[in-house]
Amino acid sequence: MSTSANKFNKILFTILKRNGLKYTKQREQILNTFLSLKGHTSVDTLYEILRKTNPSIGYATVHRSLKLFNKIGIVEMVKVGNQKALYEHKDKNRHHDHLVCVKCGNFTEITSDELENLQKRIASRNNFQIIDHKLIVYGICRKCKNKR
Amino acid sequence: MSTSANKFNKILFTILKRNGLKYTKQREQILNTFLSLKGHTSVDTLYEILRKTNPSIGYATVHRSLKLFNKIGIVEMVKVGNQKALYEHKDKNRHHDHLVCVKCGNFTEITSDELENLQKRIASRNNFQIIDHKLIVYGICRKCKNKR
DNA sequence: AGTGAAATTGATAATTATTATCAATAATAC
DNA sequence: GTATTATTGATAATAATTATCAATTTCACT
Ligand SMILES: [Mn+2]
Ligand SMILES: [Mn+2]
Ligand SMILES: [Zn+2]
Ligand SMILES: [Zn+2]
Repeated sequence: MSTSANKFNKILFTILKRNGLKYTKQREQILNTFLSLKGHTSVDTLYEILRKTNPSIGYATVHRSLKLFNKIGIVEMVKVGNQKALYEHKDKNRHHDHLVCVKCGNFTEITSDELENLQKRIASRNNFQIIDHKLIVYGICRKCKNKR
Repeated sequence: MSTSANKFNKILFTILKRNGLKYTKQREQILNTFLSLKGHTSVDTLYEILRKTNPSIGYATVHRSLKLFNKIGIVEMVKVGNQKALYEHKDKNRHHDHLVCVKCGNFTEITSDELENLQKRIASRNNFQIIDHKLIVYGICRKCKNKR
């Protein structure tokens, strides 16, 4: 097991304990495998990958765990319309949002301090205590624009 | 039938025709009843209201029509997580976004030219042609903050 | 290390929102 | 008015997510 995996496992252990949850080998596996991937991963995809090394893992467990990881703040979730949830790594200290192409479904990631600050201003103006936000910009990506 | 309803009906007729769609009395009823309401309306709510005056109207028709109205650009749709879609009036020339309270579910509407412009800049920087966008800020509203 | 309370797992059923099907009906172009 | 084509309403199907529950595992405490 790699050093970085060990690091993540310790973090996982700590956060689970803090939330009164148990550290299980499934949760460890799910998180480590998830973190070994990049981009936007669905439960199905992760499940298929996991069962190669652990054929007895349950779909529900993968689903529950990703949802849980999101809830306790260690992974990010993005949902577009009624499509199935996608999970992605949580970038420490830099939130990102998405440009989603309605033609090809591609995600472009964007970060903007201006956007973050603007939201803070709008929220405080409304006496609203921000927990999180999700911005999705729908449109046509560079590639698809050039395809005509 | 009121003058304003007649006006909307003409607009509806024009837009439907432009899209090669038919003007039906169900669509007329659904749009007019929808427009008589304010706030964020679910299919279920609208359906229950509609069947009081037209007991034979179908749920699927209401669902399809709202979806269609959104598609052809005459009503707005907002979806929070896996909850059922909510529909709302389309404010002419001013898009709005939402602050959603995670405690009480309340929606606060926000408009911001700054936000609109910022998105345009981000999009053009990425060579992305914006069609639409949805921003949802999750947090705790004024009311719920004071409740403790 | 052993014990017991409590949480988790895996298989699967249930739920929920949404979409598809299709025969009957209605709208529109001619 | 007729033919063509879209829409409707009832209902089935789909798809994503969540609930159920007996068996298993974790973990705090000896
Ligand atoms: Mn992303
Ligand atoms: Mn609104
Ligand atoms: Zn594209
Ligand atoms: Zn609230």
